[in-house]
Amino acid sequence: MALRHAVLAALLDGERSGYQLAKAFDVGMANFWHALPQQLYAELAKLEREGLVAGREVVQEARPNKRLFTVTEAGSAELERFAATPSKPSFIRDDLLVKVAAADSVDPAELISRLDERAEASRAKLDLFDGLLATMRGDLDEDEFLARGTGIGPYLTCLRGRVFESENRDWCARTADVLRNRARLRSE
Amino acid sequence: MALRHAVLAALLDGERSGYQLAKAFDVGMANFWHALPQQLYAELAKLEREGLVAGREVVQEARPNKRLFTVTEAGSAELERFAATPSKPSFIRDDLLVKVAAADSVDPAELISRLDERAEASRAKLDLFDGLLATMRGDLDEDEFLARGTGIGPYLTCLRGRVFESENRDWCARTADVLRNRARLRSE
DNA sequence: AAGGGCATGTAAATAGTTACATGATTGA
DNA sequence: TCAATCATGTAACTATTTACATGCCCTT
Repeated sequence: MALRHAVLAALLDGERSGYQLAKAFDVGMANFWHALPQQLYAELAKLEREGLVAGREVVQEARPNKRLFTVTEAGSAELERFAATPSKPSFIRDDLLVKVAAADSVDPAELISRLDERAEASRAKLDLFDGLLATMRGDLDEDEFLARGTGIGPYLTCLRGRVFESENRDWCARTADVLRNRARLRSE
Repeated sequence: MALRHAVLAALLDGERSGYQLAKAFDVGMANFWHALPQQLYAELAKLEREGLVAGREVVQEARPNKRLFTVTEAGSAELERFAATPSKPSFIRDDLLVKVAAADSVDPAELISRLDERAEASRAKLDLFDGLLATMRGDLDEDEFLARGTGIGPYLTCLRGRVFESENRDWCARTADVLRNRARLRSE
């Protein structure tokens, strides 16, 4: 049950609307937790009922009104409690890996296409992360920022996401090469 | 809806019981899909009703009887169709990353403990993967096996899992260092 | 005039986790 | 004798995804 904690963590940066959270859970946060808008609106409502976040209505003219949420004292305490809890082992849950696991019985040409698509997507995400990291760092270099900067939590998780995507890209390229090479050998 | 496909892929190696699958989904397969025994028994029953796998009863003396499942023609076709489908982007879903995202508001000592625990677990899993890979390879070296061996699907996914755990271990160590360093700076 | 962004949800279906249930055999 | 391994499930609950719904403003 960690979506609630992911929402609380995302709210530490400052107050956010459900809509803003939905975007955060589609880029930065999405490295380690993904959620659709519906789920976030539902979770915010539940957290508010339980007193872990507090919402305030902001009336707007040119746009629909919105509600901005902040973590309460009780919310901070809950995060603290959660951080002291042992973590379950993590795992990748990936369609593409399921397909590669079936490599011996499935059309290699299709598999290679999927791998190329994913490599491309990973490259794009890498660029996105590099941009996010540079923004968070400001004018400090990385060591300086990590030693004395503020808001290192999101920076550290983004670093994990960056490496993950970089390994994704490399593995896809290497795996596609292996499959292409086997296809070549078979046709000789 | 990829558990069904993960089960089909796991069954390509040869016939397996629900119990054997449960073990596979706790080690090898677990790099990219995790499932509890209950889920597997339920999924096997559903796949059998749909004709994608076929089960046969094996009567045993010293142990309870079991049912061994094989992929049918229809099952192979379904896997083939699935492999041709575009893959959703993958992501890590990790409690520990949620905790680190909250690093700025949470007790660093607790975080460091969680990171050390995870680094240790990753080291153990790395050893496990190295063993699995060596077994799959047999006496061939890696390049030879990847070029001409049989059953490379599971090998390739295991390679992905190996790198993932290795990056997990490194990131945990580096992140714990960053947190320890900041604690030291603050206390000076 | 069409498409995208802002902003919030409800309802239904599928997937995954937790708790419970049973019972024999084998090795420490 | 205690714990682990083999072997299979049911029931209840929680989490996630998919489909649907609304409506205004701004830019192209």
